[in-house]
Amino acid sequence: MASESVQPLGFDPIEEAHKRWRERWPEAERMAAATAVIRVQRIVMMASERALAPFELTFARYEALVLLAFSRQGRLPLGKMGARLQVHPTSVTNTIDRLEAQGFVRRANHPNDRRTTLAEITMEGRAVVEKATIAVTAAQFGLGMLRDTDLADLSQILCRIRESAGDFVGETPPPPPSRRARAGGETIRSSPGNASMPA
Amino acid sequence: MASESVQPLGFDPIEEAHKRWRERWPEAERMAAATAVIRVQRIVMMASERALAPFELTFARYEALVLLAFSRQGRLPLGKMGARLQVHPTSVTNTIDRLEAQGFVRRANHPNDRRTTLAEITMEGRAVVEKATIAVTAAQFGLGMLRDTDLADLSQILCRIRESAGDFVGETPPPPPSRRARAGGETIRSSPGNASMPA
DNA sequence: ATCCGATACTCGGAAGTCCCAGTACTCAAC
DNA sequence: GTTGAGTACTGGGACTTCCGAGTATCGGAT
Repeated sequence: MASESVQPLGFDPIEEAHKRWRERWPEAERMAAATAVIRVQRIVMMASERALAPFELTFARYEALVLLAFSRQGRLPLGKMGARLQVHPTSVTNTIDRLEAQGFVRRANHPNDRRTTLAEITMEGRAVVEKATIAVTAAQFGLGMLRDTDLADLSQILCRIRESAGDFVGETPPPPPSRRARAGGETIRSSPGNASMPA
Repeated sequence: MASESVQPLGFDPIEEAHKRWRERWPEAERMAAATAVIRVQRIVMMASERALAPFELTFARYEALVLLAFSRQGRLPLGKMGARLQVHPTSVTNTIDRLEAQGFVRRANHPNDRRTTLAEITMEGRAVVEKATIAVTAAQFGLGMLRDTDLADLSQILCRIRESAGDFVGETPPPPPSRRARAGGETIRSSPGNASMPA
């Protein structure tokens, strides 16, 4: 799911595209930034997956495992995992299928809601997370060249993008709670009805 | 290849993971930045592909088409495209297969090197690039919330990552040109031997 | 007590990415 | 000239991501 770069160019291909773009179209700066984001995502992914490969884990599966390891009881409803990882429900199903086949996770029924499936991390899963984490932190997620200040700047800008894209709602105090109680299921409260597991 | 977000959380899931991570593992800042890059890549992709969908183009195919449109003669060897787009050769084959099936590109033989296949943009390809570009620039690549300064900062940091990852070699004057002339095929010169198309 | 819209997950398919392993071709060295 | 290492593309497989379309279940409204 990620690999070796092809070969180093003698120039920056994105900067090159940026110049050409500017000659005829608008938004050249955003084009360049967007392209760079896409490229850097692959760099991060490549570096991380190279570190994870010995454990038979991809980044997607590793992320899911970490999420479960962080949860109080080591288990979460698949839907909640999708919300936290910001991926489509079917991606979660797929990921859990594979982790389950590897023995790192097992599916369990939700005590109160039979629609819900819980993914529960196994002992093997916890063990592999620990080992894999050592490897992936040693690889620094492919970002070893960044100093603290750049890292902070980067995270801050990306956070702004994510918030603006609607990944989460910032400190905005409850806006006029118009319609019923917001379409999406369980957003914050673990209130009545759908009790669901803790977190 | 990109879609709607699931539902807005009441908190930043990456910041949440960052806190938990810091309690037990190192490199929490890089983990957060890496995760954010991955997430933002999807945001950019989603926004762009939503804009490109009416033209039956994905971002990957659109990028390839733009590259060809920028080239002098509207055609490039597949290998060179892979180098410019920074993707694996098989991905280029795949992309060109689809673009060819859509009639936006046609394959041609290289005049001097029969190993090489050229991808040549068609009239339809040029037409669709123009229209698709209007749509995708209007969508601002999903980065409409960023001001010029943030955009510049982001690009700069990402550029540093890309260079450091070996995507290209910066202003470094030719280091001891050790081995023969660098393993990778045609890096800069379009010199003797493999003439290859212009660019 | 029943019904019907929401919710949770799964299945099948499309698209992209990569890798490994071929096949075809080039070029330089022998 | 022939041979052989290197280069260019393609085929098949694995993986992830998404979407659309089910199926089961929940819960409030009737």
